[in-house]
Amino acid sequence: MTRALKLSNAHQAMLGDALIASSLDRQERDALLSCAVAVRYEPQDVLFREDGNARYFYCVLSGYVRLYRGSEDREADIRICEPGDSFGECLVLVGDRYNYSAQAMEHAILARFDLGQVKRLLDEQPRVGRAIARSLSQHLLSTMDCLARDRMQTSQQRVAHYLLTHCTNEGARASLRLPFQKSLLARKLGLAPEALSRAFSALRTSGVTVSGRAIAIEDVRALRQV
Amino acid sequence: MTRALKLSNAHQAMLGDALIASSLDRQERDALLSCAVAVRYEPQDVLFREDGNARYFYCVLSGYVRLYRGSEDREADIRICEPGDSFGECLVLVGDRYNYSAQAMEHAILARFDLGQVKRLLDEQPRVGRAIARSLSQHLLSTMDCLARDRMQTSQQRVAHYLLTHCTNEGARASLRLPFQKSLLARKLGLAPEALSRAFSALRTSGVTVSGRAIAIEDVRALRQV
DNA sequence: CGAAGCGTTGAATCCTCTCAATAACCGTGG
DNA sequence: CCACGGTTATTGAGAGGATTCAACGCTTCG
Repeated sequence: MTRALKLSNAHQAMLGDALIASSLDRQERDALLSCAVAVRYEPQDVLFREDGNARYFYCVLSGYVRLYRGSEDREADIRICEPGDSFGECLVLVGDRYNYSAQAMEHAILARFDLGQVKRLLDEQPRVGRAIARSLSQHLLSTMDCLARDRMQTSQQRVAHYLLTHCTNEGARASLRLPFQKSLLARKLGLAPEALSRAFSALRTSGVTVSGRAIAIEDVRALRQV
Repeated sequence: MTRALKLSNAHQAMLGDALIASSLDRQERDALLSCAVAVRYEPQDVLFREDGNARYFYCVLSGYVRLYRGSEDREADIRICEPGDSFGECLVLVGDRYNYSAQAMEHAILARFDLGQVKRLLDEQPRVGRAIARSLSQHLLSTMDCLARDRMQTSQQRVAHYLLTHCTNEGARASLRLPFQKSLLARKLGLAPEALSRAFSALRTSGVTVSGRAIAIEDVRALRQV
């Protein structure tokens, strides 16, 4: 059982920067945050299951959460949520059951919003609805992007794209540090862990060096044309 | 060049039932529809291109529209829009360029909504924003569903699922008539046309008979456990 | 009747998954 | 500090699924 705590000041500040609240003014933000409490999960904890009764939606404060579908033997990840990401907002508008399961990776602290309270809030604070719609739009776009990539690109290309969009550029060179385990990155990209490994070693040809979570890119231009 | 026409009464009625307007009352609906005109496209016409400047979003009145990404040699379809489906609404809230290309399949008549007008409408009619959010939620859910299926199921299973969700049931038997070309169904399911063909012939074993666009299912239960 | 477009079928190739074995890494406790 | 067990990552081999390319049949339409 997870305990519900009041949001700390640091968490409130963090939520203010999250997409879901970033477009709101002080008063609207407070109204939205008043629907939320902080909850903490251990690694591997399941927050909710596909088809389960929906009472809350969430925003990640720290750690990572994976959204996935399917039963024991066959699972597919839909999204990996990082700090600042929210998930399940669509339930404010549509449906009363979860459409996927959610599991904490590592220790995770989340803001948990009560769906009923937020629904009521929509009438008093129309701009809160707009903020949610903005968040939904963003998710829709990135999910479509993901779908198109899955259908169009090979594992190498997907990995190369991830690196290029997450590295800190330093002239022709660049580098990054993976924020989570490789197995989680594999899931995010829709690959088996082995396939990610192979993609990395194939990318060595294009000047990518991997050691643990640290990754160095020799020539950004070379990597781009993979 | 496509000409803009006033929405006919039939089209207005049709739009009223479409997801994007179905939750609105008379007055709100009229306000929303006042942002729209009817436009007609020939088969293969491109409505807009990825990265193009976004001025409108659309709702399909008749025909089909495919949303896709990628360049000449390598394309991937993201969604096939049928009558009643809207696309591009996310631009009301986020961004100013299209994130994918859109092409009419067959002759298509669409309602074309002016983004600027709808944006202005949001402040006066907060429930219009809510209707758009509902539509976005629905799209997000179905896109995630599609993504999960792509990652989890084989071509046979995807085809079987399509049949089962679109057939009219008659006891153990069932049947349906494809609303469009098989090549378009293939795109929708993320398959090469040949793969769809092969999937159909593999499903003969499970009691699926295909002749032209007419499809008969001998035993729904048998098909379910594919 | 011929041409064009759609759909099917076959063969070859490519990519990814699965399974299994090995190697590297991590936190724990001696 | 090192040894240990457990987890995570890599590598290889094999199989399966889907794509590509090409040829052929079928239908439609001029």
